[in-house]
Amino acid sequence: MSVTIYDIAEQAGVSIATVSRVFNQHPRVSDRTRERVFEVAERLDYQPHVSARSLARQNTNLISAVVPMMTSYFFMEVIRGLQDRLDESAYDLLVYASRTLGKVDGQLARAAQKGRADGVLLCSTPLTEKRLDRLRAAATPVVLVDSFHPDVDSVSVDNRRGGAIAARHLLDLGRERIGLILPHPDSVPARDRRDGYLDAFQEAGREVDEALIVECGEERDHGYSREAGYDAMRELLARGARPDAVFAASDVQALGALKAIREAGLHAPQDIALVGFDDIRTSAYVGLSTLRQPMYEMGKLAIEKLFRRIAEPDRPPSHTTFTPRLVTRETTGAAVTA
Amino acid sequence: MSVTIYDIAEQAGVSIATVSRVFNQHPRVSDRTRERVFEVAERLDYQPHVSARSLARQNTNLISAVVPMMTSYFFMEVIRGLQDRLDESAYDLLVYASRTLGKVDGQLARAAQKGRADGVLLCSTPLTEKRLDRLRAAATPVVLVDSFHPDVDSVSVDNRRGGAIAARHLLDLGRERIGLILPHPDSVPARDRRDGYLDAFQEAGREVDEALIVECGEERDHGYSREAGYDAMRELLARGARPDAVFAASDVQALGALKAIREAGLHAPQDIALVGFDDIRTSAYVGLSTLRQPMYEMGKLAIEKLFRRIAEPDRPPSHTTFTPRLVTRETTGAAVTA
DNA sequence: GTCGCGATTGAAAGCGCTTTCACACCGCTT
DNA sequence: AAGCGGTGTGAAAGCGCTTTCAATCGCGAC
Repeated sequence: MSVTIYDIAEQAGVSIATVSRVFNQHPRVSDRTRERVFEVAERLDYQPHVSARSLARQNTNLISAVVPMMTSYFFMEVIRGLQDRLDESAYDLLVYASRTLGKVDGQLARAAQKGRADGVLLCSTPLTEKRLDRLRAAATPVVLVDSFHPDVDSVSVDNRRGGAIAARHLLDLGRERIGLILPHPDSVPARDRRDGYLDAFQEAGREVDEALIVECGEERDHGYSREAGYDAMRELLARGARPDAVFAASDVQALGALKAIREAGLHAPQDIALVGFDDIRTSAYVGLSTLRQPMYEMGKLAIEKLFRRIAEPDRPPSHTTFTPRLVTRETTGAAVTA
Repeated sequence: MSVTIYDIAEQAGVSIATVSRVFNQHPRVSDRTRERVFEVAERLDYQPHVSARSLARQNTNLISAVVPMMTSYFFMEVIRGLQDRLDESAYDLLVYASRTLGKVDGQLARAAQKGRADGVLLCSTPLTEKRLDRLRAAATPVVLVDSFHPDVDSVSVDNRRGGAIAARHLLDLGRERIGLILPHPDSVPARDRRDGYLDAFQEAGREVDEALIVECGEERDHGYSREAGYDAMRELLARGARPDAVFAASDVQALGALKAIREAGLHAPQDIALVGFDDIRTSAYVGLSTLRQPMYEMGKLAIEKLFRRIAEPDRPPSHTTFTPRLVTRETTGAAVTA
């Protein structure tokens, strides 16, 4: 088999306890023995066995992240944030990326299984009571990303506020008929964005025209797709009274919508002003106005909170809400930006 | 503490060995005891402890993937492939995503540490002898994705061939001055694509004009970025004799180049035909001709090979090479596609 | 009535590491 | 000379599970 502390102990003429102490930086080891142990370990190319250590220490140095891959860019950025923060620590990252919401519970169960990880990050997934029970039973620290529950640490974005800002922006432009393109109605962030849209109308003392709201029934990717946006826009255009502005609840959908607009021989700010949500990479490229979510920062902060919770399991829950920032580009008439 | 097999054994009136057998589907357990054990386990909400099991079984049911995040879309798609295949198995995925190549060795060491994972996937990273030694010492099965070594299983793309196809396409279009935009010269796939470009010229009996080749010195993301492509294109345009076609060794760079072209008041197929490499999502959207790599399939296949290798450690190495497929779109004059 | 055999089970020895407890030893103080 | 606190170390008991080995039991075969 491979080399264990027993081999080192033998060759260094000490007990395994001492070897273990050396590797755990225990202060009560004489310099001489420490050196001897290190020398032997080096020579034998010793590597501690991860599982054995985890079992004895009752911790794993692993964090699991449960991330529905619905919108890939969001996912990417969050992972980048996690990874960058994790790089500075001794923790490794377990990724449970599901493509359908149906799989989330299964993945969550695996992610939180006893002895699997020291903490769980749950992204963009509503925390039902059932899930919370499960997590509590597993006694695993959790942090919610892009979702909220009063009893659990969370990092999220004020989607409702964002939706309001988007609609408000279009209203400020003087647009009269402002459409709304939504993904699958099960998506919680999307519902919040819609509510924000409604808020803005109410605040402005304007009536909402239900005929200008299109929802996407698509299950796959929860309707967060270019195709869904494209179809929704076409539907909107076909419905008679054409909108002169559209708020798409996600950038991917907005891109699809933009394509549909162009194909209809229309132009982006002139005929129909368009705002998305997310600020994915391509948005800057094509000049799509949108609401920027600090996904990378959210990922970083989520890990930070998780570490804090692991260190102090009994601290009161902490919630951070970012307000999305409006980024105006060509599709709402801003000057061309790089 | 939490509930263990001892608790179950006690309550079910059997030994822990029997409990273990029940959970491992050992055939020699009477139906009566099996039911009893299950009943108690259910009642106590028992979950096996992952580390303990790993230690005893000497395997982890974990796969680690070391993925440089240079080109995010590539990364995403590969992960999707891995995940989809893994979903059908009992394995979980450990992700080591580094943003600089400098970190790869550290991550590889962690990914392959003893008892960490049952197999390692190394993506887009040349397998040096030193790395190979390390992996051999750890006795961990490895599969290379987007890279090659004769002794190790691999799934890759024929980048050289792809480069040749790209250049050939531009030559077939009758272009005379065909530029080449490269990322950081350390990138192995990029070197291969360049060699392919040279091959195509040789085959066509044409001279290569060194003045039309631009390399990117950028360390970050290895030069796989929009900015790098943008700068490179500007450099190319500034160098006097303007190219009438450009092959960019990656789509992200091609997008940056496209921006530079437009800003110079030029048009994509007419003045300068443009071909990228990768077929990222945005490429379809903006009509960029490119070479498509089956990243998702590569991810899936890589896991497949890894499983095979874990099952039969001594089988001869197996290599699969995909040939990238030319996708012609507007930037090389094809009709507009969806 | 005994023997042999398969089915079922338990005792116990790991897997490789951490950690508690106790002990030996040292140089000092009273 | 006895007592003391501090230091360095080893023995051994886990951590929660798997697996080997041996024992027991019933049952049909002889």
